[in-house]
Amino acid sequence: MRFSKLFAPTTKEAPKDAVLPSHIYLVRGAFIAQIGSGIYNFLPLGNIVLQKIRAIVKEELDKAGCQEVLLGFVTPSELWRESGRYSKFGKELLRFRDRKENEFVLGPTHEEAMVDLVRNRVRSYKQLPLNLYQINTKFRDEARPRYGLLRGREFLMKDGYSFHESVEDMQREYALMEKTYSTILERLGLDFRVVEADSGAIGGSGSKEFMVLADNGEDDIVICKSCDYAANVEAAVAKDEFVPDDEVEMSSGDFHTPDVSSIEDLSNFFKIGKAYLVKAVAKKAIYEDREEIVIFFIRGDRELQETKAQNSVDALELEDIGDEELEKAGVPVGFIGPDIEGFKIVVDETLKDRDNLICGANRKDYHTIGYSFKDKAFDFADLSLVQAGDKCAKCGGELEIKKGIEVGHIFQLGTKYSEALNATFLDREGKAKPFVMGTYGIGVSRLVAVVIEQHHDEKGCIWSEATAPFKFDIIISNRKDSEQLAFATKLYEEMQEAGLSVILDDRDERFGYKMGDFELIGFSYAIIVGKSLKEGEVEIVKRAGLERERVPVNEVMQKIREL
RNA sequence: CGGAGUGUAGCGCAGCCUGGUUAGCGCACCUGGUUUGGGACCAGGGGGUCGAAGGUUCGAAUCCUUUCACUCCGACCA
Repeated sequence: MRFSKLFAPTTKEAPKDAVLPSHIYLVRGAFIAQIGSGIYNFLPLGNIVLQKIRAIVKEELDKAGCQEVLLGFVTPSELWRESGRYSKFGKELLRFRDRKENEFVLGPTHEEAMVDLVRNRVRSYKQLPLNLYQINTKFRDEARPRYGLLRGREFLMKDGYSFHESVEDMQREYALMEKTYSTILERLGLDFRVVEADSGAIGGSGSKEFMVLADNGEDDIVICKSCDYAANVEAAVAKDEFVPDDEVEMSSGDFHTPDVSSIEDLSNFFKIGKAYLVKAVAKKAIYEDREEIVIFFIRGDRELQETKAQNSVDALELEDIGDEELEKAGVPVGFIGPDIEGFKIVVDETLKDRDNLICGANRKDYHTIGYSFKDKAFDFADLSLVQAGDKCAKCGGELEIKKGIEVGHIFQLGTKYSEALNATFLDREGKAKPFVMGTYGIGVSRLVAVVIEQHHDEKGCIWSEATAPFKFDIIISNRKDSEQLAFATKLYEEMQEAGLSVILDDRDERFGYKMGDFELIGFSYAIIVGKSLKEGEVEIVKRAGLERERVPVNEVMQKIREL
């Protein structure tokens, strides 16, 4: 490729609203261009990178025995009604009608479509297992697209679905996919963790996320410093080392505590550790057909983890409620205790069987001391947010919290969709059984941004070997210098013939301009053909680190082959 | 979805409050010349239905109404 012919309108200025390095450099470097909210065009450079990543994903999946298919981006709504997700998926699902008033959706994920493809075509256990995937455009009408390619509405995703005759076989495939995904991310040069995850809207019995570590990540992940335990904070558990002190003795009864309602104040007021206090958090739980106030109780030294709380009451969503609304509903704000009546209650596990506690007395300005959970029949569940410094449940080591970007998610799906869509096969006994399924996703276009999020400097992109749009960038310092032009052109042709990935910057621009583009776009190496040519040398610059090395012209080809 | 903003040349912005000939600046672009190892300089030039629709007015980028788009904070989210 000659740079003079490449459609790569790089810019010196960043888009005004871009804050993340990946967003800024991908736009400035002419990889992508926004066309609508959360919708991006890929320019030649961006498309080269995207296709390279796509190819790696495909290669590893094919190696693992998966088969690529391509499903319609537009899906009849009928299928979504059948699975019950038409109403549940919410506004993220973009719906529309055709000229005949038939309803369609733009596929945000393709469980329904894939099950439909397989049902009635795979009839016997002899045809199993089967793992089908596609790398296709997805559309999710996100409430708030942002961060460039990291959270778009339209994006390229690899989604795979496997079909099995048993849970055991599905779990075998699940493990294989974990390994395959790890290989893909390793090939892309990413620092990532496989973490235990919440299964969210997709459902199923177990799932793991692939998190690329990045300071700008939107997810909090819990990582053990001593063993391999890692989990999304939504699913993380910690070992609770708190042991109540036998010395603590409380009389029982209500105590007048005017204007003392926060945990901080209570702890000071009673001169006692927060772990002896019971914290109440009220939320509004939203269900498909109703909403209700739920009160969660956790130990005073812990925070409520909202996803866990939501799962504990099986709600679609949890919303915050204002004090005013709570009071209207009869909740004694600031003085709520577990014995409150008329509301759904869930209590954190760490409070089970505890006594000598202080909690709200369910009337204004009073707290109950000496409260005991012993022999009480509450719904207990893990509701606690794991925090940095907590101890690992697996090995007792110290846990830390890091930021991550989710690039993949694998699910042990079970029969959720095969049952809903009545997709069955005949087992060894000739009985019809629903397929046991797994589902696996990788955000391909998101990976483009993630690579940069993890690999950049103050000048621009630093693509990994596997993702660089071109490996070598031959820079002609001054193309009016006929020697430079001739040598660079000859080198370019030689390298092309040798099958190397090379671009020749033959533009009539100044040296600084071309170097700037090299650094911004992030080719792996620049080969500068300039002043030093008179001394029989060229300069090779490695993008990562920007180290320079002078190489005699007759050794250039050999040197390049070694890189 | 709640809150807050912004739409003027390809990009970044000024002008609007206080209406008045021809709508301006920087970058980018075109032509010519000089330059050529860190995003050059000089001279000349092209490019706008001022987001859209309606209204007020002798006169609207500017005031009013409606609408669309985009962005930010939050809620939410492979």
